[in-house]
Amino acid sequence: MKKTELDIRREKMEALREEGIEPYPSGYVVENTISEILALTEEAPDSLTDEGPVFGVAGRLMAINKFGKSAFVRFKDRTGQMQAYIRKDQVDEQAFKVFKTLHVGDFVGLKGTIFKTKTGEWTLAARELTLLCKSLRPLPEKYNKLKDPEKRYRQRYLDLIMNEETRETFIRRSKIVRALRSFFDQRDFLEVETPMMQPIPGGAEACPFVTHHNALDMALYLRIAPELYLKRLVVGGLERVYEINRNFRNEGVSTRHNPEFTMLEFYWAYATYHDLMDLTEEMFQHVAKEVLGATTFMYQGQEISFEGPWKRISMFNALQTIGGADKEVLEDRDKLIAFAESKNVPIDKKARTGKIITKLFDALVEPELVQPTFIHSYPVEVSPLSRRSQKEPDLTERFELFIAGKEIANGFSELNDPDDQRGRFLQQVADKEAGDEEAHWMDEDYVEALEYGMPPTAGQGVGIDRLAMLLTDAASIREVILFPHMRHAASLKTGDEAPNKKEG
RNA sequence: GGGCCGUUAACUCAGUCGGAAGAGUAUCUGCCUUUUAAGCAGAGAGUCGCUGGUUCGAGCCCAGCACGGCCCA
Repeated sequence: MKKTELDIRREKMEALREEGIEPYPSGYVVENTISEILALTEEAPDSLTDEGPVFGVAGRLMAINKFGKSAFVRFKDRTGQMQAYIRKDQVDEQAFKVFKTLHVGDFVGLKGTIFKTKTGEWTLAARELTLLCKSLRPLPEKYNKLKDPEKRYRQRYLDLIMNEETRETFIRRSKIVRALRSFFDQRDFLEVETPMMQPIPGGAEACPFVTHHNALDMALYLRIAPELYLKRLVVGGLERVYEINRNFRNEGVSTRHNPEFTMLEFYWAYATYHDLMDLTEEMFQHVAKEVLGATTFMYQGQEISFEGPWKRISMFNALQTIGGADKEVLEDRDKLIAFAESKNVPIDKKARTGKIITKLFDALVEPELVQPTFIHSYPVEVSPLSRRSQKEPDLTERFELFIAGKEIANGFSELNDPDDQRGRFLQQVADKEAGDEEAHWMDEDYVEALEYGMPPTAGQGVGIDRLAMLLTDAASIREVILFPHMRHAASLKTGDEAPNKKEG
């Protein structure tokens, strides 16, 4: 049998155990963080002497320069990275046994004073060295790091260990969510949690995942949106609510889509979609300031500014000024279809006019919207939950927000007329029967809630992954999701059928 | 779903015209008590993604499949 690196390290680990050194001890009292010590070297270097003070830190070894009876090791904790110097005549016999078997990747506890090396680096002079966890597998190479995207996503822990940018991305994502919570908390919104498993999936046009409840013997759907439940809460008198949580949509994966993704949705009684647009500008500026310390930043080589006021254009207007469609084209269905064909925009000729207009918008206008832009007044056919415009009943009091060519948010004055809502659902059911798999289901229970009365309300959804992409300059959604969805690893498939695999 | 590209040692990558599988890092052995991708001497390490085909001979050419990346739908 050939010895792998795993075998060799395991042997060394077992040899330590025979020497009475536990390679996987329980706990460790960590007295200091690396950033704390490095801050002291900046602020009070004169206080650091060979006599003291003594610091105690713990971390993972990232590099070892060994000289036989001494070594420089680089190690890191959650706060940073620093160097330690270990020499035989400064530590006890047990520690020297550990020292001789150290590998990059091991966790150690170190106690000692701080000194400056000949080359000027502040370094911990170890008086105690404790093995805290033996690493059996080699880490990726120190200079080239881990690059293979597949490995980075499947084994995100390696990516986090090796690539500081990855770590920073996810720390920043966490700050974004925290900033959003503080924004809504400050405005007296209540954070709530609504069902992720729903008997009728609603609130968006999307194909759901299905599952089955055994004890109740009923189908349940992973939610595609929390919308209809949040509005029931507004009916219930919770006038300002928000939820930040996962939605699930059974569609393809791409650099912009993951089957599960995070949405912020909030509902605000007595407000309109105009209020939402104002609030959204404030919200995004607040988040950018909290997270980046600025409202202007670079995204994929383009400068994006959150400074207001943002452009607000109606969809029809945008199609004319940006999409290059004449007014008469938008008013005549046949001309519209001809226009779509002339622009090579694939459309379903049987679809209702509002759907075709939206397709044209997606293809011709959306990619052009780099700076934050609200597009408002969506056709009623594609907005089954939005209030109708009083002036033009074929349009709705709805907008979407686009930044860097991506849809980031979707908001509207909510439809609270129960009879209109029932009619819209019936139209959706007809669309579904006509083959539109993403059309809404009838939700009588929701209509009943509206019959009790929902105050005039405005509500909005914000794609948190896409916002995180913007603020971390990520080109792919996989860079801002810790464990993005992947197919079965090729190695897992051989000789082992997936449980629900379709016969092909 | 379609197009293009990729898959070679633990990691990052070479591999020419089809003719004996390579480098650096990591690992192992020896030396080495202030290094900065430490150094010196030596060693081990491969299902070249998988299956089949063409060929005297395939990492390389062809086909199918798997996984991944980018673009399009």
